[in-house]
Amino acid sequence: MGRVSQQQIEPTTGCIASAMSVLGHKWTALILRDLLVSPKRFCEFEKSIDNITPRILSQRLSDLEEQGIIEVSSNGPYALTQKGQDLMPIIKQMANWGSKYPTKI
Amino acid sequence: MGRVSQQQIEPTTGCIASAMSVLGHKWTALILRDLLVSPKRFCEFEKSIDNITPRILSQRLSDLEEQGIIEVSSNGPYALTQKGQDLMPIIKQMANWGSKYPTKI
DNA sequence: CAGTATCCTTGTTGATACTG
DNA sequence: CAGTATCAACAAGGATACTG
Repeated sequence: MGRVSQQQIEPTTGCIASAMSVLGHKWTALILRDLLVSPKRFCEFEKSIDNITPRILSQRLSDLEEQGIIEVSSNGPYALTQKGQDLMPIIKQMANWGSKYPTKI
Repeated sequence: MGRVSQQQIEPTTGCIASAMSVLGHKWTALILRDLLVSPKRFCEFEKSIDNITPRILSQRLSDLEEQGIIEVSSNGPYALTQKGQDLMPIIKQMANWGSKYPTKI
């Protein structure tokens, strides 16, 4: 049932859901954007991401670590794993689309 | 301040936020996936997207129409606009990543 | 510096029933 | 078929204060 092309886009419903479970939080894309440049410490995120509260930042960082997107040395900075780096094409496409169709506020 | 490459990825913070304001809802990616195949009617979504309630479906459809992602003829089916079709690369990248790193449930 | 603890507000979703 | 109305439940986010 259903067209084949649909299967090609989303073989199992979970694929997109999987990406969304990582990217579907308010500040995650911004955190990842920072990490694509270089590893960062807690206070560096606080400086570069305006208006994020320590509670939320901590929450996002924990989630991302649990999901294997980032890793942190004993008390070192946070860095992307390979899995995290592989998110880059998505982020770039989103930035692409977003700059073509900015939300007018 | 900051590295140049960061600017290249996300020139203005709003770019990614813009994409997320469209894709950041639970069922949106699935609705769009269906529309990438061909225009669909309300009941067709209800059949192909398991467990979505009419209220949520209606809400998503309205949002997407307001955002100019989809359009609907007088009482015809819903179809993607150009703006909506331009989301395809994002969806494909998400599906890509998601199939490489499926969420184990 | 690097977070954690509380508490509160809101957005989003879900269930169910109903209408033109 | 194509939705809307109502209400309840929950998750996410925000504000603020505090600690090792």
